[in-house]
Amino acid sequence: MQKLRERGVRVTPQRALIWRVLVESGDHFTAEEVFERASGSLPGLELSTVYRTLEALENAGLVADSRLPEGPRVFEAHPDDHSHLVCEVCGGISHPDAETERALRRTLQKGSGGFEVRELHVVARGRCESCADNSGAQ
Amino acid sequence: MQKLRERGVRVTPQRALIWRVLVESGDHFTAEEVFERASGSLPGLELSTVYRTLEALENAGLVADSRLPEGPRVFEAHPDDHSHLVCEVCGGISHPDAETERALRRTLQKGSGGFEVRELHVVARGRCESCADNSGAQ
DNA sequence: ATAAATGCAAATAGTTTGCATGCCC
DNA sequence: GGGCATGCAAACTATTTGCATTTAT
Repeated sequence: MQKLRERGVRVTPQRALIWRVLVESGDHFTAEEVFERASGSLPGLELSTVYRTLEALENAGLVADSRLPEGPRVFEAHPDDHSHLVCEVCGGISHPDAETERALRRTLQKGSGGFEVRELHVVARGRCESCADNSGAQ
Repeated sequence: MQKLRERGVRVTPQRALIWRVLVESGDHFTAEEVFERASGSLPGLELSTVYRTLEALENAGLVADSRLPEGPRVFEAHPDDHSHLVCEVCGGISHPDAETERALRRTLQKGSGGFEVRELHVVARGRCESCADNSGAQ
């Protein structure tokens, strides 16, 4: 929680809770999902507060969001890895390893003429290992 | 226009026009932008028709859409290159060269464990060459 | 004390859908 | 002729905003 204060984010019960939901799960959630999970422990919480909090945390560099090929934006607590592997069978989201992340960035930067890459968002749709196995070669 | 028929897309004046708008510009447009450009030559055209047509063209593999970090979806006529370099200064969108596209895919596929990449969407935010030059090192 | 965050309600943006009519194959 | 496509209107989803009140620093 200190982390929020350090980054200049004013700490309220709502913000602390939302932050905990994201950190403890380590997962990707839509604003609605964050809201559902959080409002259990803090009834009266509003969805608009969730959105405003997520924005504040993003501005502080503590949270990142992605727009997947479908559905609402998803938010997560680790702003560094921006690549997402979305399984079109089970809907699960995973990440490539860190070295691959770096390689992607390097490759893109090198092949993009004079463009200066600042933020990189990679989203792959496909099949995760277990879903690919289950459904055979297909 | 034959191209549409070949792919099993029923051709109507609306569809032919929307397809031409995308192909002739070679650019990225939101549904709204397509609508504006098209309804000039075909008054009475409806935005919902634009959406339905874009969906039909996507299903036929003739059009692809991307969700950029901000703003509505953009559609383009070339379903193969899926990487976008979005300039945060001028808003312009460009693509890395084809070899880079392939390299990105290879890199990701290799570094993603058992995940089987089917569709790859890459979006970089940053500065295009001329905007980077204009604003100095910054 | 003051500036910023919250709750509540309403507005907005983007997109989708239902249905009657018209048009393509 | 039969089935999809269109226009029109309305619904819907995701997100943002205005304002009075409360709260953190």
